[in-house]
Amino acid sequence: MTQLDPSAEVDRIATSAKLGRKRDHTRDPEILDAAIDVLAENGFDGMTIDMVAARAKAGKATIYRRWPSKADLVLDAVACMKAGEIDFERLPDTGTLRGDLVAMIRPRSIEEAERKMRIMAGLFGMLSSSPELADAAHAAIIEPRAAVNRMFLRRAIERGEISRDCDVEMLANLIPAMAAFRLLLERKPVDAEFLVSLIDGVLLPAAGLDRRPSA
Amino acid sequence: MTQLDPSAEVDRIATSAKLGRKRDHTRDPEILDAAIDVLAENGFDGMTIDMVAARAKAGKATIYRRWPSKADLVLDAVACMKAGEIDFERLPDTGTLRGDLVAMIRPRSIEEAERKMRIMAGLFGMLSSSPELADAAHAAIIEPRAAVNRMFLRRAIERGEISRDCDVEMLANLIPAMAAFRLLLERKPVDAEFLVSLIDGVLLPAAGLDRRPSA
DNA sequence: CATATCCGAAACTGTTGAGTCTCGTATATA
DNA sequence: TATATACGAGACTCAACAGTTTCGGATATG
Repeated sequence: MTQLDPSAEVDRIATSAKLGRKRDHTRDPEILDAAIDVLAENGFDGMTIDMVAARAKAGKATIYRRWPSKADLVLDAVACMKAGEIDFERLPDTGTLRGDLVAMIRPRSIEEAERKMRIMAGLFGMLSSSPELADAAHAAIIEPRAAVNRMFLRRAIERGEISRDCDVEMLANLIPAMAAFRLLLERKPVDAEFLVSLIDGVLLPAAGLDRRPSA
Repeated sequence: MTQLDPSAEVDRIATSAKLGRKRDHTRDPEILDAAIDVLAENGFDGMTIDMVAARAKAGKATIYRRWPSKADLVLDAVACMKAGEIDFERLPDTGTLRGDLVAMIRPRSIEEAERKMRIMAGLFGMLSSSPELADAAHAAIIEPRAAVNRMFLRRAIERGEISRDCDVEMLANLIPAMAAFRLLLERKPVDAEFLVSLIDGVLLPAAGLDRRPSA
């Protein structure tokens, strides 16, 4: 790309081809993490490359050596956002749908969900203009949550706990959708009380299970 | 953008042919409408005052004579957003909760909801930094939709159709939340089929009504 | 030490857009 | 006609930020 001096350019190409020197790029993870942090705090438009560089204690040039533009950096950061990925091996398996769902209500997972929602909110402006980013965001942020619920529901169907006719896709999205709505649009906290009300008052009845006896 | 040329085309007379436009003392409504349009299409950060001025066929100075800043303009535009306000006199009253809810599914109201969601999406970046704007957006965009559902639910309770114990607040937000999630995060269309599935498969069962016999 | 690459810091360029200002014109009122 | 005002058009200033370039220091290798 950058040509400072013809002879130097030729020299660089020759050496790099001969030695095949390792492309370090060892700072990538720190930079991507910093990008996600800044994005979550400021949104796409409010985020600057200088902020990312400062947070990662990296030089701006280092970032531009690796990613051609801010948009590419954000796309990569979202796509690589494996931090807090769900470990399917350690998911609860309590024997009842309600047990599984309630077991997922932990400060840790709530916090994680809040963070992801904030990242998503920061991306809203870009989603319409960048389908690539929209897909990456969906895969990294929305899909993992729904997948867990889907698994719980399928398991409940297999064991005959709930009806085979119930709309698994709809129900798998129910908790994420209501949580996102409450957090982003209503700006109210998504706490255990809310989630239990949602599970007992909406999800389980819709899955064909009666309200719990207490009522 | 603008070329600095001493002997520029200052002497353009093209505009002099314009017809005598009636000068209302206030161009406020046109400007506010234009602001909402531009906001819905570009989001807060993507919207420029020049765009608003062009759309309203107004001068930039006219806008700044009325509102001290872009943020004030947007806040006012959202707060004054009465366009498409729900007419409570003409709401359906079919005698059943399902009838009322299904009667609300019309191209007109879906279109209106999509528009509001797009405006909301454009505001996301600002919501965290401006509580005033967040309140205005909530009151103008979210609350009216929920209020209608709340009324339907209360009416159904009064006539003994559904249980008095059901969570009216939660259920009133169910359709808006699922629609917003589907539209903004999943980027899928919110059509009649989706809404009917949601009503029959989730809302009515959660309200204590059985699934419809068809199954 | 010699050589080569990578990196952080920071100066720099170019563009964009918020907010200001001026001016010519249309309208209203007297 | 004279005067005052509101407006559209658009030039202007200024700051922020994307992206580029330079440079000096660190590190690695022989």
